[in-house]
Amino acid sequence: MQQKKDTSSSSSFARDAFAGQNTSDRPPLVGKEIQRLRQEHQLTLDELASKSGVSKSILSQIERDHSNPTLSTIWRISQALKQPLVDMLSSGEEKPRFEHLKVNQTPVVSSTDGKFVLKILGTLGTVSTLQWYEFKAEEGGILESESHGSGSLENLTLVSGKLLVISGTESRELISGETLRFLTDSPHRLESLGPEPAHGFMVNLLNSNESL
Amino acid sequence: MQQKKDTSSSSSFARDAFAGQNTSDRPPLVGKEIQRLRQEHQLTLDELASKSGVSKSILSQIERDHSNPTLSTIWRISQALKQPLVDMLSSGEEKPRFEHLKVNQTPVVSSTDGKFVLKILGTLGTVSTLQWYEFKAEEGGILESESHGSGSLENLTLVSGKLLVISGTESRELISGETLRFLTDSPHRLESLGPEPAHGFMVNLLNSNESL
DNA sequence: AATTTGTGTTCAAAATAATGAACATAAGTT
DNA sequence: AACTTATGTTCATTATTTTGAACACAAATT
Repeated sequence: MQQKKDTSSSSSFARDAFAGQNTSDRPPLVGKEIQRLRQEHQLTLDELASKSGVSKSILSQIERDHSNPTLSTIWRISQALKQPLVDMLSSGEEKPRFEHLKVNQTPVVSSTDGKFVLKILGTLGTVSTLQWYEFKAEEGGILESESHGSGSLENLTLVSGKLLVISGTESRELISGETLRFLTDSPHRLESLGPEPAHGFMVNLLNSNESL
Repeated sequence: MQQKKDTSSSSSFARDAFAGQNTSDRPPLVGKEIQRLRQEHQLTLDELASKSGVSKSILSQIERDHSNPTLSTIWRISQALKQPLVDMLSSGEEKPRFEHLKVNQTPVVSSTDGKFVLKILGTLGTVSTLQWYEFKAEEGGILESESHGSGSLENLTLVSGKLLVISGTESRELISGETLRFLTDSPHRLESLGPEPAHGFMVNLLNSNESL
């Protein structure tokens, strides 16, 4: 009926259940991603263990894909790493999915009244289209953008000033030092609230085939 | 330390495993969503069981949130329901249209002497890995990096200050407002020349199939 | 070098998720 | 009604995750 778990008693999960690098049909391998995040946060296994409440031994095994973590375990880890659970899982899976690249609508970087200045620092067109900018906006400066296509993502870091971000029906207020990541599959708008000019950095992923 | 699972033998998972967690933050409850999807597909537990290879009894429990499913279990269910795993999990969770990183949530890496501070603003890991940072370095601050793997690229924009970049045998001096893009397939080094602190952004494209 | 400290891995034991069969219940059929 | 059929739940058992302690190893300190 269903695949019988192989009977080799105590062998490792990775070999048994998920043998081989998955091409298409295997549960996502979260190990590497978790390890990457942990190291990025400069945490040891012990530290992450106490932060997350997950024992260090199982963390070690999960990172090496020797265990098949429980939902609650994954969740506790994602919380400790301040990473949306979903992002953690989507790293390994969702790969090829043929995606027909349409003509890229370059985001309309229109500064309405000249108060909002956007500097394009670079682009990369390899994986999906990526662009990054520095922006400066004096009080009242507004940047309105159309949708960048489904799956598009904007990552905004405010170095100084105050910024109001509206996307769809939601909005957030950013203060200096904060970062906001949000979907740009609908029109959105940035507004410098002043009094000091807003200054920041933005990384946009356009038309990604990545399901967030 | 962590919540001790209560020993009452066969009581429900929802209460046992997640009890004591603060109210707003618990693992997503996927039960209702799975049930909804199953019914939407007009499947009985038996049918979903044979389609997914997950026993019907555990399906029943999962739907009622009486069990804490394993990653592979959730995945097999999501496959049978032709639903991206990620969507299934995010249903219960609030859809993070925004992800707002507060100042103290941004991972920070600093050099041993504390003079070079690197803030990790975000990462994307699909086919290749992308990371971006903000950095601040007072005079004399040095950041030394190993090779990021062949094909890796670093894009550096200096907002203020003066920065010396050495990669391989070459070096460049950057002044405020300038951008430098260079290969990081060998050890490299950034040094703030001062007198005012260097401040800037960095976007790195790392070669993926390189295990860190 | 010897010790300590830090970090990741492995081990036996305990907790619990997953299974298949039996059970409960309701809805159709004869 | 009695009998089947369909569907979901519970039960005992098995398989596996999770845990905490012990271990191995390397890096730093004495």
